[in-house]
Amino acid sequence: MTNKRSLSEEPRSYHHGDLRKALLEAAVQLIEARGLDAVSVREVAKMTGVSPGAPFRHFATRTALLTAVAEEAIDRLTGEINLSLQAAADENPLLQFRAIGVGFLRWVFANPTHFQVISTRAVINFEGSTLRQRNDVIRTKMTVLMQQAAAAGLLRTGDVGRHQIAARALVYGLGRMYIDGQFPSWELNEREALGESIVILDQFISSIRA
Amino acid sequence: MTNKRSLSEEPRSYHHGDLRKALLEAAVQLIEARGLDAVSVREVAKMTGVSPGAPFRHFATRTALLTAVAEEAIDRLTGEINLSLQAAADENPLLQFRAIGVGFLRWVFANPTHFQVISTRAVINFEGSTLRQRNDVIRTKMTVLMQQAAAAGLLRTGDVGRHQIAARALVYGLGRMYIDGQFPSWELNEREALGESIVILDQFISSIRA
DNA sequence: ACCTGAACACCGTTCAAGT
DNA sequence: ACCTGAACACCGTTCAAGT
Repeated sequence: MTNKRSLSEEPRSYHHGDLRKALLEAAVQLIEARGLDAVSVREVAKMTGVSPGAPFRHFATRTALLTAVAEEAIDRLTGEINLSLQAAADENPLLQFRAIGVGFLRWVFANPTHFQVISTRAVINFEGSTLRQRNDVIRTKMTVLMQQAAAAGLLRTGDVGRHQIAARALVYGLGRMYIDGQFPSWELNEREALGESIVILDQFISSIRA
Repeated sequence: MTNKRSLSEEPRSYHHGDLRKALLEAAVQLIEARGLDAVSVREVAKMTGVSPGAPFRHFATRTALLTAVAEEAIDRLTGEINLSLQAAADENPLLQFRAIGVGFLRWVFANPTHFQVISTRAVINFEGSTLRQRNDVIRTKMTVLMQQAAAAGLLRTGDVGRHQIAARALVYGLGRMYIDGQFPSWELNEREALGESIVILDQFISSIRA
C-alpha cells in the first residue's frame, strides 16, 4: 500500500507501484463477483483505474492474465492438499492418498470459480506456463502413495495405475459436476455437496481396499 | 433443400425456407471447426448468408442458440446410450448399468465439443429448456438399474445411491478430463483414451460387485 | 519505463424500415 | 412474416504520443 508515490498525493496517477498485482486482484474480484465470462481486460483496467491499454504492458493477452490467476490458484490448491496430507502423515499410504482427494474436494467446493479457471483449458495457456509442472507435483505424490499402498498389501484387485486415474476422475468429476451445476439434479443442495462428496470418495476408497 | 422459392432463382434472397435449421447447422460446423468460443451470432449469420440481426428472429440470444444445439446433442447422447442398453438387454442389471456408462463414454469421446456444449452451464440455459427433463430420463434409468442390481444381490457393500453418483462422477470426470485436456498428463494419448476409460469403468464396476 | 487515449476490427442486441 | 442495415454499447489489442 505505501510505496513508490514520492509524497502525499492522491493515488490518481499511473503509478500503482505494482499494477500487475493490482490487476490480478481485480481479476479475482471480478471472477468471484460476476463469473469467468465477465472478466474483460477493459473492465479490469477500469477497476484498477488505468486506461484500457495499460494491462497489456503486464499481460500480453487476456489469456495470459487468466493464466496468471490460475497459477496463483493452483498454488493455493497445492497448499490445501499439503495441509490435508500433513494431517494424515501418520496414516497408511491409502489413507494419505485419500487425504489428497479430501484436500482437493475441500478446496474446489470452497473456491469453485478458481477451480473453473484452473480446469477450463479454453481460457488459460496451460502448456506455456508453470501449470503443468505444478500439477505434476501432486500427481507424482498420488502415484507414489498408490504404489506404496499396493506394496503394503492394502489394495484389493485391479490395476494400480487405473485405480489412481479412477480416483482422480472421481474427484475431478465431482468438482466439475458442482461447478457445472449438476448437483441439483442429484437432489443434493450445495451445502451438503462437500460432505456427500467426501463420503462418496470414502466409499470408493473402501471398494478398492483389501 | 427444395422448398419455398417459387421458381428457379439463386438462393440469394432471405428465404432459407428454414433459417432456424440452417443457423443450427452453421453453429455446429463452427463449434466443430473452431471451438465453442468461436461461435458468434454474427459469424453464424454470415455463414448462413443473412444479416447480423436475422438470427435474433429465431433465437432471442446467443445462449438460446447454443441451448438449441445442446438439445440436439443430448438427444444424440440419449440415442447412443439406448443403443448400448439394447445391446446389453439380456445382461444382468449391473451390466446394463455399465452399458449406460459405456454409451456415455463412447458418445463423449466421439463428440467432445458437443459434450462441452451440454456440460458447460455458463453457455446454455439449462433450466429454461428441455435439457433437465432429457437428462432425468437417463438418470432415472440408472437409478432403477442400480436398485435392481442391489435387490438381486449383485452389489458388495455401501450405499446404492452413492455408488450411482460415484459412477456418474467417474464417467463425467473422465469425459471432462478429456475435453479439458487433462489426459496427456496421465500419459494417455487421445486414441487410447476411450478404451482406457472403459477399462477404468469396468474396474469400478468390479470393485462394487458382490 | 510505464501509461494514455485514439484507433481498428470485432462482439451481442435492438429496431426502424423495407419486401 | 421475415429480413436488412444502421446503430449502440461493448470487446481485445495495437501503437503513437506523452510523462
